[in-house]
Amino acid sequence: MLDKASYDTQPKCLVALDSIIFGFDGDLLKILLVKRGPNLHADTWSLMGGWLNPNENLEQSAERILFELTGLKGVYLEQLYTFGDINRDPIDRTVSVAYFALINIEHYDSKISQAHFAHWFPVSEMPDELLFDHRQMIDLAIQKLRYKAALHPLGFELLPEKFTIPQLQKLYEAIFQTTFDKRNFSRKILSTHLLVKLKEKQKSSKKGAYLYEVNKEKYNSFSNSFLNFVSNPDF
Amino acid sequence: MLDKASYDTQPKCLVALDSIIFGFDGDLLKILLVKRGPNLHADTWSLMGGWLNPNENLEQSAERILFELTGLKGVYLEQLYTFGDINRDPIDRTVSVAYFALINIEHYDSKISQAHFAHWFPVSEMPDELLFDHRQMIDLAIQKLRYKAALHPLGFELLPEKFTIPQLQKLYEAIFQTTFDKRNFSRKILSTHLLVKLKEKQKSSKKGAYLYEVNKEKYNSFSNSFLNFVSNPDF
DNA sequence: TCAAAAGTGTTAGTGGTACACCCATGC
DNA sequence: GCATGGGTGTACCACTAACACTTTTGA
Repeated sequence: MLDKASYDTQPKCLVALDSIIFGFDGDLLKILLVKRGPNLHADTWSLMGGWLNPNENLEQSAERILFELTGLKGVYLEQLYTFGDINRDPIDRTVSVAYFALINIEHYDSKISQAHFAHWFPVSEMPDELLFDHRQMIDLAIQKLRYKAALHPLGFELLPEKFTIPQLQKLYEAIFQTTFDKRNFSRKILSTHLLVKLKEKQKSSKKGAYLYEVNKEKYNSFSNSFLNFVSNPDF
Repeated sequence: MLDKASYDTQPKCLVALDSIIFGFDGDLLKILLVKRGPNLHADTWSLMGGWLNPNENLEQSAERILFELTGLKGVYLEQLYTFGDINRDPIDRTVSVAYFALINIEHYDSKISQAHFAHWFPVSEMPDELLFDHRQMIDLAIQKLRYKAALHPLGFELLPEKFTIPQLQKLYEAIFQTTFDKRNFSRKILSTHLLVKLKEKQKSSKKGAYLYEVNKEKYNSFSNSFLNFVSNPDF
Protein backbone atom coordinates (compact mmCIF):
# COMPACT_ATOMS: atom_id res chain seq x y z
CA MET A 1 0.00 0.00 0.00
CA LEU A 2 2.56 2.60 1.00
CA ASP A 3 5.54 2.37 -1.26
CA LYS A 4 7.46 4.93 -3.17
CA ALA A 5 5.46 4.42 -6.35
CA SER A 6 2.26 5.22 -4.53
CA TYR A 7 3.57 8.71 -3.79
CA ASP A 8 3.97 9.37 -7.50
CA THR A 9 0.63 8.04 -8.59
CA GLN A 10 -1.43 9.58 -5.77
CA PRO A 11 -3.73 12.36 -6.89
CA LYS A 12 -2.80 15.61 -5.22
CA CYS A 13 -5.17 18.19 -3.97
CA LEU A 14 -5.37 21.93 -3.41
CA VAL A 15 -5.04 22.95 0.23
CA ALA A 16 -6.54 26.23 1.41
CA LEU A 17 -6.79 28.00 4.75
CA ASP A 18 -9.83 29.97 5.91
CA SER A 19 -10.06 32.02 9.07
CA ILE A 20 -13.10 32.89 11.10
CA ILE A 21 -12.09 36.18 12.69
CA PHE A 22 -14.00 37.23 15.80
CA GLY A 23 -14.06 40.74 17.17
CA PHE A 24 -16.01 42.53 19.90
CA ASP A 25 -16.94 46.18 19.70
CA GLY A 26 -18.15 46.53 23.28
CA ASP A 27 -21.65 45.57 22.33
CA LEU A 28 -21.86 42.89 19.66
CA LEU A 29 -19.79 39.86 18.76
CA LYS A 30 -18.74 40.25 15.15
CA ILE A 31 -17.08 38.31 12.37
CA LEU A 32 -14.90 39.82 9.66
CA LEU A 33 -15.92 38.92 6.11
CA VAL A 34 -14.42 39.97 2.81
CA LYS A 35 -15.46 40.20 -0.80
CA ARG A 36 -12.86 38.38 -2.77
CA GLY A 37 -11.60 39.86 -5.91
CA PRO A 38 -10.88 40.82 -8.46
CA ASN A 39 -12.40 38.22 -10.73
CA LEU A 40 -13.81 35.33 -8.86
CA HIS A 41 -16.69 35.44 -6.38
CA ALA A 42 -16.48 39.20 -6.34
CA ASP A 43 -20.09 39.53 -5.26
CA THR A 44 -20.08 36.99 -2.48
CA TRP A 45 -19.03 37.60 1.09
CA SER A 46 -16.60 35.02 2.32
CA LEU A 47 -14.14 34.23 5.03
CA MET A 48 -10.62 35.43 4.69
CA GLY A 49 -8.70 32.66 3.04
CA GLY A 50 -5.77 31.74 0.86
CA TRP A 51 -3.62 28.93 -0.35
CA LEU A 52 -1.16 26.86 1.59
CA ASN A 53 2.33 28.01 0.71
CA PRO A 54 4.84 25.21 0.02
CA ASN A 55 7.40 26.70 2.38
CA GLU A 56 5.03 27.34 5.28
CA ASN A 57 3.31 24.98 7.66
CA LEU A 58 -0.43 25.29 8.17
CA GLU A 59 -0.38 27.77 11.00
CA GLN A 60 2.23 29.95 9.34
CA SER A 61 0.10 30.20 6.23
CA ALA A 62 -2.96 31.06 8.30
CA GLU A 63 -0.98 33.75 10.15
CA ARG A 64 0.32 35.23 6.92
CA ILE A 65 -3.15 35.40 5.41
CA LEU A 66 -4.48 37.00 8.57
CA PHE A 67 -1.69 39.55 8.50
CA GLU A 68 -2.34 40.40 4.86
CA LEU A 69 -5.94 41.24 5.65
CA THR A 70 -5.84 42.80 9.08
CA GLY A 71 -2.25 43.91 9.58
CA LEU A 72 -2.22 42.01 12.85
CA LYS A 73 0.39 39.62 14.17
CA GLY A 74 0.49 37.51 17.30
CA VAL A 75 -3.25 37.14 17.64
CA TYR A 76 -5.01 34.17 19.19
CA LEU A 77 -5.29 31.60 16.42
CA GLU A 78 -6.49 28.06 16.80
CA GLN A 79 -7.14 25.30 14.32
CA LEU A 80 -10.86 24.62 14.11
CA TYR A 81 -11.61 21.85 11.64
CA THR A 82 -10.70 20.63 8.20
CA PHE A 83 -13.33 20.63 5.50
CA GLY A 84 -12.94 18.37 2.52
CA ASP A 85 -16.26 17.59 0.88
CA ILE A 86 -15.78 16.57 -2.71
CA ASN A 87 -17.56 19.50 -4.30
CA ARG A 88 -17.17 22.15 -1.66
CA ASP A 89 -15.19 24.19 -4.18
CA PRO A 90 -16.79 23.70 -7.59
CA ILE A 91 -13.70 24.72 -9.56
CA ASP A 92 -11.33 22.11 -8.20
CA ARG A 93 -11.13 19.70 -5.30
CA THR A 94 -9.86 21.72 -2.35
CA VAL A 95 -9.31 20.72 1.24
CA SER A 96 -9.63 23.71 3.55
CA VAL A 97 -8.18 23.91 7.03
CA ALA A 98 -10.26 26.38 9.01
CA TYR A 99 -8.79 28.46 11.85
CA PHE A 100 -10.55 30.69 14.26
CA ALA A 101 -9.01 33.92 15.42
CA LEU A 102 -9.83 36.24 18.30
CA ILE A 103 -8.69 39.77 17.75
CA ASN A 104 -8.78 42.97 19.70
CA ILE A 105 -10.89 45.17 17.48
CA GLU A 106 -9.00 48.28 18.57
CA HIS A 107 -5.79 46.96 17.10
CA TYR A 108 -7.37 46.14 13.84
CA ASP A 109 -5.94 48.09 10.96
CA SER A 110 -8.90 49.13 8.91
CA LYS A 111 -6.82 50.68 6.18
CA ILE A 112 -5.50 47.38 4.93
CA SER A 113 -8.82 45.75 5.08
CA GLN A 114 -10.66 48.50 3.26
CA ALA A 115 -8.51 47.57 0.31
CA HIS A 116 -9.90 44.08 0.60
CA PHE A 117 -13.58 45.06 0.93
CA ALA A 118 -13.76 43.80 4.47
CA HIS A 119 -16.68 44.31 6.81
CA TRP A 120 -17.56 43.35 10.37
CA PHE A 121 -20.88 41.50 10.61
CA PRO A 122 -22.61 40.84 13.92
CA VAL A 123 -22.95 37.08 14.29
CA SER A 124 -26.70 37.46 14.28
CA GLU A 125 -26.73 39.39 11.02
CA MET A 126 -24.68 37.39 8.56
CA PRO A 127 -25.36 37.74 4.86
CA ASP A 128 -27.66 35.03 3.54
CA GLU A 129 -25.25 33.85 0.90
CA LEU A 130 -21.70 32.95 1.73
CA LEU A 131 -19.01 31.36 -0.39
CA PHE A 132 -18.80 27.56 -0.52
CA ASP A 133 -19.28 25.99 2.92
CA HIS A 134 -18.27 29.12 4.81
CA ARG A 135 -21.59 29.30 6.61
CA GLN A 136 -20.95 25.86 8.00
CA MET A 137 -17.46 26.93 9.07
CA ILE A 138 -18.86 29.95 10.87
CA ASP A 139 -21.53 27.94 12.64
CA LEU A 140 -18.92 25.50 13.87
CA ALA A 141 -16.64 28.34 14.95
CA ILE A 142 -19.38 29.98 17.01
CA GLN A 143 -20.17 26.65 18.62
CA LYS A 144 -16.53 26.08 19.47
CA LEU A 145 -16.05 29.61 20.76
CA ARG A 146 -18.98 29.07 23.14
CA TYR A 147 -17.67 25.69 24.18
CA LYS A 148 -14.19 26.96 24.90
CA ALA A 149 -15.27 30.21 26.50
CA ALA A 150 -17.52 28.28 28.89
CA LEU A 151 -14.54 26.33 30.17
CA HIS A 152 -11.49 28.50 29.59
CA PRO A 153 -10.87 32.16 30.19
CA LEU A 154 -10.07 33.01 26.59
CA GLY A 155 -12.47 35.93 26.37
CA PHE A 156 -9.66 38.32 27.28
CA GLU A 157 -8.24 37.87 23.79
CA LEU A 158 -11.12 39.91 22.41
CA LEU A 159 -10.66 42.88 24.72
CA PRO A 160 -8.07 45.65 25.05
CA GLU A 161 -5.19 45.13 27.48
CA LYS A 162 -7.05 47.09 30.11
CA PHE A 163 -10.73 46.50 30.54
CA THR A 164 -13.46 46.65 33.17
CA ILE A 165 -15.51 43.84 34.65
CA PRO A 166 -18.73 45.18 33.12
CA GLN A 167 -17.01 45.15 29.70
CA LEU A 168 -15.98 41.54 30.19
CA GLN A 169 -19.49 40.67 31.26
CA LYS A 170 -20.95 42.30 28.14
CA LEU A 171 -18.57 40.21 26.05
CA TYR A 172 -19.67 36.97 27.68
CA GLU A 173 -23.28 37.99 27.30
CA ALA A 174 -22.67 38.61 23.60
CA ILE A 175 -20.98 35.24 23.16
CA PHE A 176 -23.72 33.31 24.91
CA GLN A 177 -26.64 35.49 23.90
CA THR A 178 -27.89 35.74 27.43
CA THR A 179 -27.51 37.86 30.56
CA PHE A 180 -25.67 37.16 33.79
CA ASP A 181 -26.09 38.39 37.32
CA LYS A 182 -23.32 40.93 37.77
CA ARG A 183 -22.60 39.97 41.39
CA ASN A 184 -22.12 36.31 40.58
CA PHE A 185 -20.24 37.10 37.39
CA SER A 186 -17.63 39.30 38.99
CA ARG A 187 -17.21 36.92 41.90
CA LYS A 188 -16.60 34.01 39.54
CA ILE A 189 -14.15 35.92 37.38
CA LEU A 190 -12.22 37.36 40.31
CA SER A 191 -12.06 34.00 42.06
CA THR A 192 -9.69 32.81 39.34
CA HIS A 193 -7.18 35.51 40.39
CA LEU A 194 -6.37 35.93 36.70
CA LEU A 195 -7.15 39.64 36.83
CA VAL A 196 -5.11 42.38 38.41
CA LYS A 197 -7.04 45.42 39.61
CA LEU A 198 -5.47 48.70 38.55
CA LYS A 199 -5.68 52.08 40.23
CA GLU A 200 -7.17 53.72 37.17
CA LYS A 201 -10.83 53.93 36.39
CA GLN A 202 -12.46 54.04 33.04
CA LYS A 203 -14.88 56.96 33.04
CA SER A 204 -17.21 56.16 30.17
CA SER A 205 -20.03 55.87 32.69
CA LYS A 206 -20.86 58.43 35.36
CA LYS A 207 -19.34 56.57 38.25
CA GLY A 208 -16.54 54.99 36.28
CA ALA A 209 -15.35 51.39 36.59
CA TYR A 210 -12.02 50.01 37.69
CA LEU A 211 -9.71 48.77 34.98
CA TYR A 212 -8.16 45.32 35.18
CA GLU A 213 -5.46 43.58 33.26
CA VAL A 214 -4.67 39.92 32.80
CA ASN A 215 -2.00 38.30 34.93
CA LYS A 216 -0.20 36.82 31.95
CA GLU A 217 1.86 34.29 33.88
CA LYS A 218 -1.13 32.90 35.68
CA TYR A 219 -3.16 33.00 32.48
CA ASN A 220 -0.64 30.92 30.59
CA SER A 221 -0.24 28.32 33.27
CA PHE A 222 -3.98 28.32 33.78
CA SER A 223 -5.05 27.78 30.22
CA ASN A 224 -4.91 24.04 30.59
CA SER A 225 -6.99 23.76 33.70
CA PHE A 226 -10.57 24.79 33.44
CA LEU A 227 -13.75 25.83 35.13
CA ASN A 228 -17.31 26.58 34.35
CA PHE A 229 -17.77 30.19 33.47
CA VAL A 230 -21.26 29.34 32.36
CA SER A 231 -23.13 26.89 34.47
CA ASN A 232 -25.53 25.06 32.21
CA PRO A 233 -24.52 25.90 28.69
CA ASP A 234 -26.95 24.71 26.03
CA PHE A 235 -24.77 23.20 23.40
CA MET B 1 -5.68 36.91 -5.42
CA LEU B 2 -8.42 34.39 -6.01
CA ASP B 3 -9.08 34.10 -9.69
CA LYS B 4 -9.36 31.16 -12.01
CA ALA B 5 -5.72 31.33 -13.04
CA SER B 6 -4.65 31.01 -9.45
CA TYR B 7 -6.29 27.59 -9.29
CA ASP B 8 -4.14 26.36 -12.15
CA THR B 9 -0.87 27.73 -10.85
CA GLN B 10 -1.33 26.73 -7.21
CA PRO B 11 0.93 23.94 -6.03
CA LYS B 12 -1.05 20.91 -4.99
CA CYS B 13 -0.29 18.69 -2.09
CA LEU B 14 -0.78 15.10 -1.02
CA VAL B 15 -3.54 14.59 1.52
CA ALA B 16 -3.43 11.62 3.87
CA LEU B 17 -5.60 10.37 6.70
CA ASP B 18 -4.29 8.76 9.87
CA SER B 19 -6.38 7.21 12.61
CA ILE B 20 -5.58 6.82 16.27
CA ILE B 21 -7.60 3.74 17.20
CA PHE B 22 -8.35 3.27 20.89
CA GLY B 23 -9.44 0.01 22.44
CA PHE B 24 -9.94 -1.25 25.99
CA ASP B 25 -9.32 -4.83 27.00
CA GLY B 26 -10.89 -4.59 30.43
CA ASP B 27 -7.63 -3.57 32.00
CA LEU B 28 -5.53 -1.29 29.84
CA LEU B 29 -6.26 1.44 27.33
CA LYS B 30 -4.61 0.48 24.08
CA ILE B 31 -3.83 1.88 20.67
CA LEU B 32 -3.68 -0.13 17.46
CA LEU B 33 -0.47 0.33 15.47
CA VAL B 34 0.62 -1.30 12.23
CA LYS B 35 3.82 -1.96 10.40
CA ARG B 36 3.33 -0.59 6.96
CA GLY B 37 4.43 -2.64 4.05
CA PRO B 38 5.58 -3.95 1.86
CA ASN B 39 8.38 -1.65 0.87
CA LEU B 40 8.36 1.57 2.76
CA HIS B 41 8.75 2.00 6.50
CA ALA B 42 8.39 -1.73 6.95
CA ASP B 43 10.28 -1.69 10.22
CA THR B 44 8.54 1.23 11.85
CA TRP B 45 5.31 1.10 13.78
CA SER B 46 2.84 3.67 12.63
CA LEU B 47 -0.77 4.70 12.81
CA MET B 48 -3.19 3.25 10.33
CA GLY B 49 -3.31 5.63 7.43
CA GLY B 50 -3.94 6.05 3.76
CA TRP B 51 -4.54 8.53 1.01
CA LEU B 52 -7.52 10.71 0.44
CA ASN B 53 -9.54 9.24 -2.40
CA PRO B 54 -10.76 11.77 -4.98
CA ASN B 55 -14.33 10.50 -4.81
CA GLU B 56 -14.60 10.43 -1.01
CA ASN B 57 -14.81 13.19 1.51
CA LEU B 58 -12.42 13.18 4.47
CA GLU B 59 -14.53 11.15 6.84
CA GLN B 60 -15.44 8.60 4.18
CA SER B 61 -11.77 8.03 3.43
CA ALA B 62 -11.00 7.65 7.12
CA GLU B 63 -13.86 5.15 7.48
CA ARG B 64 -12.70 3.15 4.50
CA ILE B 65 -9.14 2.94 5.80
CA LEU B 66 -10.40 1.90 9.21
CA PHE B 67 -12.54 -0.77 7.62
CA GLU B 68 -9.66 -2.10 5.59
CA LEU B 69 -7.62 -2.62 8.72
CA THR B 70 -10.11 -3.66 11.35
CA GLY B 71 -13.12 -4.91 9.41
CA LEU B 72 -15.27 -2.53 11.46
CA LYS B 73 -17.95 -0.15 10.27
CA GLY B 74 -20.01 2.35 12.17
CA VAL B 75 -17.49 3.00 14.90
CA TYR B 76 -17.08 6.25 16.78
CA LEU B 77 -14.85 8.42 14.61
CA GLU B 78 -14.02 12.04 15.19
CA GLN B 79 -11.71 14.45 13.44
CA LEU B 80 -8.81 15.31 15.71
CA TYR B 81 -6.40 17.73 14.06
CA THR B 82 -4.67 18.37 10.78
CA PHE B 83 -0.90 18.13 10.62
CA GLY B 84 0.95 19.92 7.87
CA ASP B 85 4.54 20.63 8.83
CA ILE B 86 6.69 21.07 5.79
CA ASN B 87 8.90 18.07 6.26
CA ARG B 88 6.67 15.81 8.28
CA ASP B 89 6.82 13.33 5.43
CA PRO B 90 10.34 13.42 3.98
CA ILE B 91 9.36 11.95 0.62
CA ASP B 92 6.83 14.56 -0.40
CA ARG B 93 4.87 17.35 1.23
CA THR B 94 1.82 15.73 2.76
CA VAL B 95 -0.96 17.19 4.81
CA SER B 96 -2.47 14.60 7.13
CA VAL B 97 -5.90 14.82 8.69
CA ALA B 98 -5.87 12.77 11.89
CA TYR B 99 -8.99 11.06 13.24
CA PHE B 100 -9.47 9.30 16.50
CA ALA B 101 -11.57 6.19 16.74
CA LEU B 102 -13.05 4.36 19.72
CA ILE B 103 -13.73 0.74 19.06
CA ASN B 104 -15.12 -2.15 21.01
CA ILE B 105 -12.20 -4.50 21.13
CA GLU B 106 -14.49 -7.53 21.09
CA HIS B 107 -15.82 -6.60 17.67
CA TYR B 108 -12.38 -6.20 16.26
CA ASP B 109 -11.56 -8.72 13.58
CA SER B 110 -8.02 -9.83 14.26
CA LYS B 111 -7.74 -11.88 11.07
CA ILE B 112 -7.83 -8.86 8.84
CA SER B 113 -5.35 -7.00 10.93
CA GLN B 114 -2.89 -9.86 11.25
CA ALA B 115 -2.44 -9.49 7.53
CA HIS B 116 -1.46 -5.89 8.19
CA PHE B 117 0.98 -6.60 11.03
CA ALA B 118 -1.20 -4.87 13.55
CA HIS B 119 -0.67 -4.86 17.28
CA TRP B 120 -2.38 -3.34 20.29
CA PHE B 121 -0.02 -1.29 22.44
CA PRO B 122 -0.96 -0.04 25.92
CA VAL B 123 -0.77 3.76 25.86
CA SER B 124 1.98 3.61 28.45
CA GLU B 125 4.10 1.23 26.40
CA MET B 126 4.38 2.71 22.94
CA PRO B 127 7.38 1.88 20.79
CA ASP B 128 10.09 4.49 21.01
CA GLU B 129 10.19 5.12 17.31
CA LEU B 130 7.07 5.94 15.38
CA LEU B 131 6.64 7.03 11.81
CA PHE B 132 6.80 10.74 11.00
CA ASP B 133 4.91 12.82 13.57
CA HIS B 134 2.70 9.96 14.70
CA ARG B 135 3.90 10.22 18.28
CA GLN B 136 2.66 13.78 18.36
CA MET B 137 -0.67 12.68 16.90
CA ILE B 138 -1.04 10.03 19.58
CA ASP B 139 -0.17 12.43 22.39
CA LEU B 140 -2.78 14.86 21.14
CA ALA B 141 -5.35 12.07 20.78
CA ILE B 142 -4.83 10.92 24.37
CA GLN B 143 -5.15 14.48 25.57
CA LYS B 144 -8.38 14.96 23.63
CA LEU B 145 -9.80 11.64 24.75
CA ARG B 146 -9.25 12.69 28.36
CA TYR B 147 -10.73 16.09 27.75
CA LYS B 148 -13.84 14.73 26.09
CA ALA B 149 -14.28 11.82 28.45
CA ALA B 150 -14.17 14.21 31.41
CA LEU B 151 -17.12 16.14 30.03
CA HIS B 152 -19.07 13.74 27.86
CA PRO B 153 -20.12 10.17 28.42
CA LEU B 154 -18.31 8.75 25.39
CA GLY B 155 -16.57 5.98 27.31
CA PHE B 156 -19.38 3.60 26.39
CA GLU B 157 -18.03 3.44 22.85
CA LEU B 158 -15.08 1.41 24.09
CA LEU B 159 -17.14 -1.22 25.90
CA PRO B 160 -19.40 -4.06 24.77
CA GLU B 161 -23.15 -3.40 24.50
CA LYS B 162 -23.67 -4.87 27.95
CA PHE B 163 -21.21 -3.98 30.68
CA THR B 164 -20.99 -3.58 34.43
CA ILE B 165 -20.36 -0.48 36.49
CA PRO B 166 -17.00 -1.82 37.75
CA GLN B 167 -15.95 -2.36 34.11
CA LEU B 168 -16.87 1.20 33.25
CA GLN B 169 -14.96 2.43 36.26
CA LYS B 170 -11.87 0.45 35.22
CA LEU B 171 -12.10 2.08 31.81
CA TYR B 172 -12.23 5.58 33.26
CA GLU B 173 -9.37 4.74 35.57
CA ALA B 174 -7.34 3.56 32.58
CA ILE B 175 -8.12 6.72 30.63
CA PHE B 176 -7.18 9.04 33.48
CA GLN B 177 -4.46 6.91 35.03
CA THR B 178 -5.96 7.26 38.46
CA THR B 179 -8.47 5.59 40.76
CA PHE B 180 -11.96 6.66 41.75
CA ASP B 181 -14.10 5.97 44.78
CA LYS B 182 -16.59 3.36 43.58
CA ARG B 183 -19.48 4.76 45.59
CA ASN B 184 -19.11 8.23 44.18
CA PHE B 185 -18.40 6.88 40.71
CA SER B 186 -21.50 4.75 40.43
CA ARG B 187 -23.67 7.49 41.90
CA LYS B 188 -22.39 9.99 39.36
CA ILE B 189 -22.80 7.65 36.40
CA LEU B 190 -26.28 6.49 37.42
CA SER B 191 -27.45 10.05 38.09
CA THR B 192 -27.28 10.70 34.35
CA HIS B 193 -29.94 8.03 33.79
CA LEU B 194 -28.06 7.05 30.65
CA LEU B 195 -27.78 3.45 31.79
CA VAL B 196 -30.49 0.82 31.98
CA LYS B 197 -30.00 -1.90 34.58
CA LEU B 198 -30.61 -5.40 33.23
CA LYS B 199 -31.77 -8.50 35.09
CA GLU B 200 -28.66 -10.45 34.12
CA LYS B 201 -25.47 -10.51 36.07
CA GLN B 202 -21.99 -10.99 34.77
CA LYS B 203 -20.35 -13.70 36.79
CA SER B 204 -16.68 -13.16 36.16
CA SER B 205 -16.25 -12.32 39.82
CA LYS B 206 -17.51 -14.41 42.68
CA LYS B 207 -20.48 -12.30 43.53
CA GLY B 208 -21.17 -11.17 39.98
CA ALA B 209 -22.14 -7.68 38.89
CA TYR B 210 -25.28 -6.39 37.23
CA LEU B 211 -25.08 -5.67 33.53
CA TYR B 212 -26.19 -2.35 32.13
CA GLU B 213 -26.78 -1.05 28.65
CA VAL B 214 -26.87 2.44 27.26
CA ASN B 215 -30.19 4.17 26.75
CA LYS B 216 -29.41 5.11 23.15
CA GLU B 217 -32.10 7.75 22.80
CA LYS B 218 -31.04 9.57 25.90
CA TYR B 219 -27.39 9.16 24.99
CA ASN B 220 -27.86 10.76 21.60
CA SER B 221 -29.84 13.70 22.89
CA PHE B 222 -27.43 14.01 25.77
CA SER B 223 -24.20 14.13 23.84
CA ASN B 224 -24.36 17.88 23.49
CA SER B 225 -24.95 18.72 27.10
CA PHE B 226 -22.18 17.92 29.47
CA LEU B 227 -21.05 17.35 32.98
CA ASN B 228 -17.95 16.68 34.94
CA PHE B 229 -17.23 13.02 35.16
CA VAL B 230 -13.88 13.89 36.60
CA SER B 231 -13.74 16.69 39.07
CA ASN B 232 -10.34 18.27 38.80
CA PRO B 233 -8.78 16.90 35.65
CA ASP B 234 -5.16 17.79 35.20
CA PHE B 235 -4.91 18.81 31.59
C1' DT C 1 -14.86 -20.25 56.47
C1' DC C 2 -12.34 -17.26 54.10
C1' DA C 3 -11.13 -14.26 50.35
C1' DA C 4 -12.61 -11.31 46.60
C1' DA C 5 -15.37 -8.18 44.50
C1' DA C 6 -20.14 -5.87 44.51
C1' DG C 7 -23.24 -2.95 46.42
C1' DT C 8 -24.98 0.77 49.26
C1' DG C 9 -25.70 5.71 52.84
C1' DT C 10 -24.28 9.58 55.56
C1' DT C 11 -21.97 13.72 56.56
C1' DA C 12 -19.33 17.84 56.09
C1' DG C 13 -17.72 21.14 53.09
C1' DT C 14 -17.65 23.65 48.89
C1' DG C 15 -19.40 26.12 45.34
C1' DG C 16 -23.52 27.94 42.76
C1' DT C 17 -27.57 30.78 42.43
C1' DA C 18 -30.80 34.03 43.63
C1' DC C 19 -31.58 38.23 45.40
C1' DA C 20 -31.35 44.03 47.14
C1' DC C 21 -29.11 47.84 48.61
C1' DC C 22 -25.62 51.60 48.68
C1' DC C 23 -22.14 54.45 46.10
C1' DA C 24 -20.15 57.87 42.95
C1' DT C 25 -20.86 60.94 39.50
C1' DG C 26 -22.66 63.80 35.46
C1' DC C 27 -26.36 66.24 34.22
C1' DG D 1 -31.48 65.87 43.37
C1' DC D 2 -31.99 62.41 40.34
C1' DA D 3 -30.87 59.06 37.02
C1' DT D 4 -27.23 55.88 35.52
C1' DG D 5 -24.24 52.40 36.01
C1' DG D 6 -20.71 50.39 39.47
C1' DG D 7 -19.83 47.87 43.35
C1' DT D 8 -20.67 44.63 47.20
C1' DG D 9 -22.84 40.50 50.96
C1' DT D 10 -25.86 36.84 52.43
C1' DA D 11 -28.68 32.72 52.66
C1' DC D 12 -30.20 28.61 50.71
C1' DC D 13 -29.56 24.72 47.92
C1' DA D 14 -27.09 21.19 45.31
C1' DC D 15 -23.30 18.83 44.36
C1' DT D 16 -18.88 16.79 45.72
C1' DA D 17 -15.76 14.15 48.37
C1' DA D 18 -14.50 11.43 52.03
C1' DC D 19 -15.34 7.54 54.38
C1' DA D 20 -16.91 1.77 56.19
C1' DC D 21 -19.68 -1.89 56.44
C1' DT D 22 -22.61 -5.72 54.57
C1' DT D 23 -23.59 -9.11 50.86
C1' DT D 24 -22.75 -12.86 47.77
C1' DT D 25 -20.47 -16.74 46.34
C1' DG D 26 -16.53 -19.61 44.56
C1' DA D 27 -12.75 -21.92 46.21
